Amino acid sequence: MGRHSCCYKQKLRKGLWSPEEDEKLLRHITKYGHGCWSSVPKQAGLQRCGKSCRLRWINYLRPDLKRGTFSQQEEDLIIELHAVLGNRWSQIAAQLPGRTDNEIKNLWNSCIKKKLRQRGIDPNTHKPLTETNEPGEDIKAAPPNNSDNKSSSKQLQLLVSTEPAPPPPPFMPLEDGYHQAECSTSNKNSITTTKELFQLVTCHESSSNSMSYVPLPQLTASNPLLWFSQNPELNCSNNNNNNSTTIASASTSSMMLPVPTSSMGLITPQCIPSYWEAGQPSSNSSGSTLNSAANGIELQRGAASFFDNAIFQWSDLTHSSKEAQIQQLESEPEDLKWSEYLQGTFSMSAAIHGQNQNQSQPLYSDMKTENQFENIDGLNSWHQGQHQQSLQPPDMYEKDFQRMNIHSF
DNA sequence: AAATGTATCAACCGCCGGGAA
DNA sequence: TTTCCCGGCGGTTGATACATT
Repeated sequence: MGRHSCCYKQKLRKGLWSPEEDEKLLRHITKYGHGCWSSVPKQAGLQRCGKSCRLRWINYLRPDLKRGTFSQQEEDLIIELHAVLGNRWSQIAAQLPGRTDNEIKNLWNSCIKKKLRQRGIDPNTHKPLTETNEPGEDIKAAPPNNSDNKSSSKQLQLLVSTEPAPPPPPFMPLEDGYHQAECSTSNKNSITTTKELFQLVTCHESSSNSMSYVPLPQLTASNPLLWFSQNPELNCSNNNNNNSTTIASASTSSMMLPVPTSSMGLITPQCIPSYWEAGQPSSNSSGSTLNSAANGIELQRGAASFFDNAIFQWSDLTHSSKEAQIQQLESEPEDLKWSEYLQGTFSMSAAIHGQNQNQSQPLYSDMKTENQFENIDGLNSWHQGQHQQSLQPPDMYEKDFQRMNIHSF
């Protein structure tokens, strides 16, 4: 055991990541997937260890990160989860799509702990503070015994059951993030979210390389957004050809058709290692050729699920059966049922759904400039704006949050 | 305006477990 | 079985921004 071998290597950079490094890593992963992390730095031309690259991707560059301030609902959920799970940050983070364990850990240590103590609650035991455990006294937080925790809800008991966690809400993380990206861009010449950086890189790639550097199926697995941008039939709007709008439309379209994953059964936890995971190009490009919007939706969900679970798979549904299911789902009010299942996520998505079905207009096209993502030069300003992200107005975030109901998984 | 204290957060450290050789 | 590699996790640190005096 001991330190990771890469840590012994000299001449490896440490500390904060530069915009150039971010660009290299993002470009590499969006193009090839990460594969073996230890080989990523070399392949991406980075003087970093694989662990550092992995951490940077997971905590910062991943396109499905939500960022922004935590809502009260999120804080409450974290507290509830911590009462059950203890300092198992990764498990807590798994219940908060778009949030990283690091982010939650930081929030806990810097903010929530203090709040709980102010309320007279021991943040470690979640019980009233006693004289034997004065405020400020820090004991190692162990997962509380569930049997002792009478206040644990059924919901939380479900969360800590041995069953694999159900898939995340099918249209929350990625779309939410993109919505945030679109809406939070007050300065059209700067990049303020990871999503924008991701868009910027993928759009840049797709435009500069004439969409030909990698076969389609690989794109679907490793870079669904780029794949969307290259499949105009998926777009809700064909009025605007600029790439950023295309992506917004694609992600919007996935929001328009809330289809129960249980019905479609396309994204499952049992995962066939994809191109992304394997880091190797796939030679089979015929079987998974996708040309329906709903397939694209599943891809998008696959991306969202994938980003949480690192891997995803396609079911072995035939193309025709998929289409039949899609037609059925589009003709039935299944989306309403699904929304009801999501306990309140309906209002927002349904409103958008109706609007978009009738109008086929890109939701965010009016928020973009023609040349927003024309080149990669925005990375520097994006970096400069990173710290400001945490200062984004909470109303924007909470608006997004209304579309998710984390209590519903 | 400067000094000091506090909060926040990105990143590193070190350990662990799984899997391959 | 042992050793090594790797990914993942939780704890901690250090830099920076912000607030207060």
